[in-house]
Amino acid sequence: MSPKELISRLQKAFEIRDEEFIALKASKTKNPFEVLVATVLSQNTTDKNSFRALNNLKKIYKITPEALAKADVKEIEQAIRPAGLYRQKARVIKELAVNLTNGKLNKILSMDGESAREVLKSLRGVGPKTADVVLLMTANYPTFPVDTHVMRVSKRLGLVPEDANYEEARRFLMEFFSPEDYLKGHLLLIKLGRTYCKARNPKCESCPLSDICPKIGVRE
DNA sequence: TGCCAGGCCGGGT
DNA sequence: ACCCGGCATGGC
Repeated sequence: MSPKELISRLQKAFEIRDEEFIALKASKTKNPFEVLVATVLSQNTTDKNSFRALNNLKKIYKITPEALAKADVKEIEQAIRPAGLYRQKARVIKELAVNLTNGKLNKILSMDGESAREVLKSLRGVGPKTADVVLLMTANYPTFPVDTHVMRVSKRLGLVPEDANYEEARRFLMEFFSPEDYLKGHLLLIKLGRTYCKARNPKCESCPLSDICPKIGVRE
């Protein structure tokens, strides 16, 4: 199945309009630091819990490097507890804030894509997935973040080899989809993973891609 | 009720 | 270059 067809089928199945993707990206682009903080909070955490944590944090501090650089780590910890891993994340957020004052993040994001990616990954608490989300959402660099859902779903669908690691999976997905579809592809695969293609008890019977999924045995 | 959630790090091989 | 334990709350 072609990448375009895959996307249009998923988009239809989940009833998402193009404008929603556009609006989402527009809403993120203007505040990269907030995207970074939100993405750190989302690490290995459900979106509900990470939103709670971010909202708690917003009640106490402006989500800017300047405000959080002066913040008390203990206060950050208490605010973001619902996200789990909260001591690590609080320390990471504080350190990111300290290191990214004076518009440093915007400077990083204005570099060429791969350089920006490497610099982001060199920051504590920022791995490939977080770097890719920030780049995809806030920079003009089409990359394909691979989270746990994307990895699982891509392997089951046969878009990515079973034994692929992060970088390999990213490569395969970047080759399969065209750059203007990375955002859609990323979000739609996550949606598919959360809704049908779950780690446990996947709902293959009602899955919109069951007819083309090798895992369910109906062949290509 | 144990397992998973939009990971990452540090240490060990 | 991989592999693994640790980190931690909340939901099903």
